[in-house]
Amino acid sequence: MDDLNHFPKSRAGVVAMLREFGIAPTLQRIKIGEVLFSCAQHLSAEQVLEKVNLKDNQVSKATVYNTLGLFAKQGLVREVIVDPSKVFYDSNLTKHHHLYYSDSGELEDISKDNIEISKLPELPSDIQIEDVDVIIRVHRN
Amino acid sequence: MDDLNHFPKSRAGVVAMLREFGIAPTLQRIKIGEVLFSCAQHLSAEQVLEKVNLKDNQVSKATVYNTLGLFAKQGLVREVIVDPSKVFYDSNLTKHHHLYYSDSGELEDISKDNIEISKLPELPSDIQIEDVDVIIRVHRN
DNA sequence: GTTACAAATAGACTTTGTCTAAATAATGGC
DNA sequence: GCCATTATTTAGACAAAGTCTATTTGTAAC
Repeated sequence: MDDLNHFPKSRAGVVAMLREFGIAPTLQRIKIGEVLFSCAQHLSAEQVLEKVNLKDNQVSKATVYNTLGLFAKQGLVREVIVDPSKVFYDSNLTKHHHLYYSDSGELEDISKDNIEISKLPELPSDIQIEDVDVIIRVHRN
Repeated sequence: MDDLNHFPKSRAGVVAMLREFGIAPTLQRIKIGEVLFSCAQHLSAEQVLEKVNLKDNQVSKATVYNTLGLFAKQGLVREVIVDPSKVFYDSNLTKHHHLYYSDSGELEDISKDNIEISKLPELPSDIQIEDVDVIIRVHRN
């Protein structure tokens, strides 16, 4: 597997990535992928929709929502839920956590090396952990 | 300060708690407080609205939203954001984290003793930490 | 009681996201 | 290629969560 966190990703790179994650590369999905993987960032569905349709309306709202959901399910992006009113899609695929500025709504990545969880509860064997999210909520003075 | 996590709370207990947190105890706020503090639980605004108006419509939607926001701001309840489509209000005031079943939408408390964060990033001095949320997302097999 | 302010209200409104039914690709078999 | 089948996209209606506004009601001080 090549470096998944190399930004920006070329069109060919996006196509390869979709294939790698078992997603048929349609025109719309490639376009959305190009927006998401132009750099490491957090975008809301609304922002993706806007960016994808900058020139002319090429991708519908339903497709953007469906595609983001599909990408998240297949592991190409990560859903980050910090703001009650909006889901963010994080194109940074390395394990990491988040710093959320509750005053401005900004969201920053924190490398996993900067946070250490030394103890997790024991869970029943029929339960599988998908993800452990750490969100540090901060505000400026 | 008396035990804040004694459930259920009597009407008088709710009133005392509101005063303790600097909130004028009006009829509506007391009613909402009684719902929230009947036991340790996670309720959405919608659920609070429903429970408060079981008998007759006594409290309006706007008041429920305003009051929950006020309670959260003053620290009587904690907003937990796990589901993109809903904010939960947690009446458990002790520090703790959350276990979220992504398949069923259930939310469980994890006592803070069961999770240990041994390392946090250094932050600029003008930044204040409000809260560190750990959410373990799980699903059943 | 009057004045001044805080709180509550109904209901319209906004925003985010979902659903549906129809149209348009894409794919595989022959 | 041509047909049948399936996957994907689409517009626009719809739903749900939450906010806003203008008005009314309650409360406190004097």
